[in-house]
Amino acid sequence: MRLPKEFYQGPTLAVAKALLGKRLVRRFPDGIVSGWIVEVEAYLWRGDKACHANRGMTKRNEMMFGQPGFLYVYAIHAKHCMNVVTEMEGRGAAVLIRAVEPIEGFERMRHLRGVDKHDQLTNGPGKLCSAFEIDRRLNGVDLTEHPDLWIEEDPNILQGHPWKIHRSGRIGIRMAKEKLWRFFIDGNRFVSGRVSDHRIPRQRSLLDAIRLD
DNA sequence: CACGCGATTGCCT
DNA sequence: GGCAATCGCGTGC
Repeated sequence: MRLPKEFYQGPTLAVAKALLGKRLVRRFPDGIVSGWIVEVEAYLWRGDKACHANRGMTKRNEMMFGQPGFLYVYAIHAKHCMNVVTEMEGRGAAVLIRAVEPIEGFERMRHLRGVDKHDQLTNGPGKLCSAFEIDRRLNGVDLTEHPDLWIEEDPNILQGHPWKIHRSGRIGIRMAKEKLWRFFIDGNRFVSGRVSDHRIPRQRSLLDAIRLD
């Protein structure tokens, strides 16, 4: 149940929150890697000094101005970050995927990341791109059509949200730190950031939440 | 064409 | 909590 283009056409803040609990899927010739999205940040097309699109189109950010549901991948500090374009073509708004909870493909993730600790596989924007082998080659692909990369509704999670969404300032930026446009599943083990940034300990997983249902 | 930095990560104290 | 590594891109000369 891949998310359709209409899903991404909503207001960026609403799309950001709605992406929590959705399933990011990457297909390889010999297997699948997937994970539930547990942390995102919204970057708005107007009034957002931290948004890459804020100063107009450049070679780096041109995909941000593409159609909703397209992927915007860029490199920062020699690592990759993945965003999904929102709203409408020409605007330059997107949601950064900051963390996922691994579902399938643990062994491949460990190999691609070069680490063994399960909690460290996908708890950050650069880490999850490594674990899913997402790099600039995928910049500009259509997540609503691409055969090997998409975001889908998880039927196990569809009935109500068995978790609490928390919001905070965005991480790692200089500009517009006061905007509370980071959203994450409260207490999830795979959310990024330092212990002191969190209201409650990160010890739960979505797997637990689903079992409770 | 040189320079500086960042929506990061991992190692150090 | 601090800080260095790392590199593609934006900016300005």
